[in-house]
Amino acid sequence: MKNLEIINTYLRKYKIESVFPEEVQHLLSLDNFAEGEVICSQGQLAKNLYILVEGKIKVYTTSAEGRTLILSFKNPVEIIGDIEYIRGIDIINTVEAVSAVSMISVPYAVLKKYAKDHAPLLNFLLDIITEKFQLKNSSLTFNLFYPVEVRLASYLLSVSSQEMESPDGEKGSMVHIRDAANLIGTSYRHVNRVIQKFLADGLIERQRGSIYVKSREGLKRLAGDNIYE
Amino acid sequence: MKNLEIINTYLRKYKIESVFPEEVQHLLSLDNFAEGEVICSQGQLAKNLYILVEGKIKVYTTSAEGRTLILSFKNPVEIIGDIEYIRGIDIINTVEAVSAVSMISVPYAVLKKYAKDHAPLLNFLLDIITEKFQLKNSSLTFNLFYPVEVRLASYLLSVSSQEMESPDGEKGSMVHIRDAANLIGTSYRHVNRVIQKFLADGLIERQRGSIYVKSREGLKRLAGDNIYE
DNA sequence: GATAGGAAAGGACATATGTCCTAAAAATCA
DNA sequence: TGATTTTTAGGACATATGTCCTTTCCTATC
Repeated sequence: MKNLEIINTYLRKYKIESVFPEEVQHLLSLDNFAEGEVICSQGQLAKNLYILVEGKIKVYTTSAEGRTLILSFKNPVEIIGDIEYIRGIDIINTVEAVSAVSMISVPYAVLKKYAKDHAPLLNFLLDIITEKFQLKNSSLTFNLFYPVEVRLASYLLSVSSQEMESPDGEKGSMVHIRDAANLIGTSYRHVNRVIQKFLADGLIERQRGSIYVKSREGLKRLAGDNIYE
Repeated sequence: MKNLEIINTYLRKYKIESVFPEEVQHLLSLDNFAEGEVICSQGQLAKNLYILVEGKIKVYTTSAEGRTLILSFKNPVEIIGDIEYIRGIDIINTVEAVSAVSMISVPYAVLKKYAKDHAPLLNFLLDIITEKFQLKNSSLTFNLFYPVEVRLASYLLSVSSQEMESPDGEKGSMVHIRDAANLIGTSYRHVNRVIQKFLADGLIERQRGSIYVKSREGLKRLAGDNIYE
């Protein structure tokens, strides 16, 4: 199967065939990334708009002091490079493939030439970006209002339910402790402390760097209704 | 001067005459709010898109437990209700007039009918929303990476420089301590502690609930380059 | 001007979180 | 298999921040 066909299959699958005008459709390309590969790096010049159509990615930022903060994990459909396209700025956050990943990409130049005023694209971007905004808004308030214990409970709930949906089988709701710490914005050490508490209460089990959820009910009690998003 | 004329003056002033199509222009109205008045409340049904054209507003959210977090202060031009319009959701945050405020308002119904695919409006919204997103993104990372001392220094820098620009005269760079605490997401008590430190170092002066900046240089040293936005 | 009421500042203590280091466990390699 | 290295878990202590309460200072009022 040719790339163009694959691309069209994805566009149909996610019902975004009409997002790009004719002239642009031919100029879409399909980029594949291996697990662990960096898709784009904070601070670099942004050139392409990407649409995640297959696999899972991780978006994170690194502080001047070298600390890492995971901003989100994303599954299809998701857009990367949208903010940078519109604002004309360098890449804000680093994006890395967590599994094998396929992305449809379009150069900014093409979009600027053929799709600057293409309402379907603009509406699509608005939709995606407002969703991102809302998510970011809730994480901000959530992080400032609640302690790590609540945030971790909430994160475990959100991740474990998502994993359920994907046909991952036994590995099911495994969560890497280091990821959790970086996502919540706290130290590995402190997450470990909280984990001990959860363990003592029989809410989770631990296995070599990973957690899996035993009692969603118990976690819900801790998290209140404050599930991520 | 008729409202319509005033509205047109503002549209010209902020160079957004072409954002709305003809049919919508006639349906714009001008709403005025007194200092302290609530413009829209978290959780309510959203009905209008607002454009802030005069005065200063405060956007904040309240947690289930009743704690308040100030998300931002905004000056013209700013849009309120954009996310809600696009996503079709209830109002996310409460917005309150800090000074006397004028806003141009348009019912969602009008926009949906006449401007759903009006590229200038869509591009305008994209511009505003991506800016908001970026700001929120930086506050999130900033809040998670740095302690209150750094955040307060950074906030004081950002506010005092903005105030300079406005012709406020002597009151210049006065900052309310309670506002600062709520914006930074910490307790009044703790901000007070940090203030004592700043006072001891001669960075600021205090006067009955307000701070004013004495040494931007000193604060900069504390904040690193991490000025808000 | 004296006084009551309310807002602002600060003290004392508890809790949350970070840093640094050590112990335990697993993985790697000879 | 045993030794070495790497990764993970946890201990000890320091710092950051929250809560509650007391004190201090302003301001309005008579």
